[in-house]
Amino acid sequence: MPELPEVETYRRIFERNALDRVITRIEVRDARILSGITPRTLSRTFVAKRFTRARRHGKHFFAESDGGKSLHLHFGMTGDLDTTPASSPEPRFAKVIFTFGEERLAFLDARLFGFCSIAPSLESFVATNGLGIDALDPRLDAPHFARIVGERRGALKAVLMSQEVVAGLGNLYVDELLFATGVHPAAKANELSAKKLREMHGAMVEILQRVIAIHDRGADYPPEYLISNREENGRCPRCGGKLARETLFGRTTFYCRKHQRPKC
DNA sequence: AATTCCTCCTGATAGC
DNA sequence: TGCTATCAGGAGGAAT
Repeated sequence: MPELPEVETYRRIFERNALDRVITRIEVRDARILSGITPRTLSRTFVAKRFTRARRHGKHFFAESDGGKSLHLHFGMTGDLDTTPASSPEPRFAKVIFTFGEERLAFLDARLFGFCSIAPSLESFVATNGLGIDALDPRLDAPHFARIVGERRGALKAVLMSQEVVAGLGNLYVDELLFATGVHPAAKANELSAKKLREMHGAMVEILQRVIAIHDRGADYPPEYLISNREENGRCPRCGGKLARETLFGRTTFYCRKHQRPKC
């Protein structure tokens, strides 16, 4: 499920394959993927234009065009990008297809939890929708993180999942982060020590950047990551104990009862 | 402010 | 082999 590292990977794919090329055609295969626009609007806005810059905020992707408007994609849970020549068979689950002469970029989404839309700009969308600072924004340093997370009274899992506090983390990497820092998912954010919160910031940046690099190389997750052991009867990569698997705050949550404590 | 529940949607998987 | 039931989950909205 695309969280910040995956969307960053899509951004890079888009950058390499779809920038500075004249958009010759846009085809919508399933209009339910569109949010607030029609296929006609999409074509009128972008055909004969070029995408000039690919950006990301949290899990949201924006491609600026030389027409002024930005393409806005959200990948939901099964969103994906495919770049194959326009002459090759259309990929499975293609919902919107951008053609640049002989080249093609397809926005795929098997389950339609993602969407394709048009935004005036990344900044306007972020402001209008109350998204928090991006998890990898250089302005988000440890004290800043400790302040905005530590003032929340909710459970850490819920607070970290909330895109209004910090944008970009989802179910998998929140679990990974809590595992890495030894914090129980239900621990209250405002009850963590400032020290632990600062440590959590460091771990968050480390995990996100490392996963982006892993995706870039096409590598596997490290075996010591929780995510590599995220399965029924999975074992804690630190102590070998059986991992807990519970639904917490509406999400399947894996954690180690031994290492992850409510009070830190 | 926080939390819980519900809905959207359908491929993959498990069970029979 | 083939059918069916269940699960997964980001985000937004309603209700509490």
